[in-house]
Amino acid sequence: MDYETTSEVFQMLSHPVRLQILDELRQRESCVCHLQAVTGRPQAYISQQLRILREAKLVADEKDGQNVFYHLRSDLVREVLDQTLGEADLPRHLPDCNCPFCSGEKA
Amino acid sequence: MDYETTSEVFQMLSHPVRLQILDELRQRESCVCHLQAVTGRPQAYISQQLRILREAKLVADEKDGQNVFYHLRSDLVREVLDQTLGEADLPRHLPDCNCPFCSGEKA
DNA sequence: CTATTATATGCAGAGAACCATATATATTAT
DNA sequence: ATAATATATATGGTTCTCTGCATATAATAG
Repeated sequence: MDYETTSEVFQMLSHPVRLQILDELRQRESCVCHLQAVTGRPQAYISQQLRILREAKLVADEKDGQNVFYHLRSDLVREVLDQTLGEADLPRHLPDCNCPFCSGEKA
Repeated sequence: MDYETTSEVFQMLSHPVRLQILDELRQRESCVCHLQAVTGRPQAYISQQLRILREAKLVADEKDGQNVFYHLRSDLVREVLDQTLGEADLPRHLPDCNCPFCSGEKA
């Protein structure tokens, strides 16, 4: 990868909320409302950051009923996050989230 | 490292010229004029980017006569660059550079 | 059909980053 | 002392980024 392309990847990582989203997604797929609960940011804000990450092809989305689930799509980003943030060990269920996983509807 | 601090490191890497400078520095220490020759950018521009990297504590400088030599100071950045840019194998001597290394004055 | 819930998009002001140009300082050579 | 070379800083205009707020769409429930 050339410097231009590589710097564009780092650009995506150079933002605390995007970083937190990617940290969550490297551990498991999450819907938007889950990421809202994790970050404590407004829904529109999360959707905007997800769009940026989607357009950079670092994440992909998959619709399931009312929810849209996002997952990490870049092995390089996964490796870089492992190296910089260490092992991911984030809570599975959040009290502030009503998503199918957090409410126990899905495993 | 928290998301805020980590994102600040990535911020430094999210710029093609800074990335090229760090790529050079992970292989060997370089003076400013060498980095000028490597990047093809004006001297003032390089000095500005070096100041940003210096203030972020990713590089350090050492004066030697007329020259100022910079070197990489962060193991984390070195590891991340190894992972993203691969093995560094950049030319030792540049025709456009008059620095002590390039002109053969120093080994 | 209407209301509700989940998600996406559009827009705009504030601030930050980028980069050029001009200038300052420090070292060495003549 | 003067000139040349290497490096640093100051300043400013332009362009991006961030982020809040308003609104749009899509799915499901009643």
